[in-house]
Amino acid sequence: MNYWLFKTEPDEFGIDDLQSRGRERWDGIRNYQARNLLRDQVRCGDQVLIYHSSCKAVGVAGIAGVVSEPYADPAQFDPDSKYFDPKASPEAPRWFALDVGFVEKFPRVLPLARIKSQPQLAEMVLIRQGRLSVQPVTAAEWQLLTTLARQG
DNA sequence: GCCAACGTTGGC
DNA sequence: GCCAACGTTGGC
Repeated sequence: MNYWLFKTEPDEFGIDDLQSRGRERWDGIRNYQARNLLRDQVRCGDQVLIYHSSCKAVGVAGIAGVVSEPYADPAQFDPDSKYFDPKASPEAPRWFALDVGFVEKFPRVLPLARIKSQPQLAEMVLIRQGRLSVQPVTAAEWQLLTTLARQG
């Protein structure tokens, strides 16, 4: 079982939306590095930190669980979708999605600034590399981060 | 809105 | 393959 961090803009879809819906497709990943992780390494049963970006309270908002294996993102085949990719075909999909289920909403969003200020978290991919919407989290990072977040 | 840090595109 | 131009992400 592996740990991940997925970024999302809560104005589009955030932890509250996931909580009310229970389960949702995580799609629209259009970055090759993120795609490769999603397709090759993320598996059903893995756990995911939900990170809110480009919003008022930037930080980790809660936890989701991966509840499907990765599959071809249907949006790439839909000409009406903003995620349509004319170079993709069902025989040769380029982009992948998976389903996530709600697990937990933290009492407060754990702010990015707080994460940066923790020496044990300063090596997170989140801090070291920007612009990656699917990224690995170590067990030690997961343990500390969730502990801090649950303290509010 | 600004801007830094990337990623992508396309001419050559 | 190089690299300039352009586009996107995302914190602040």
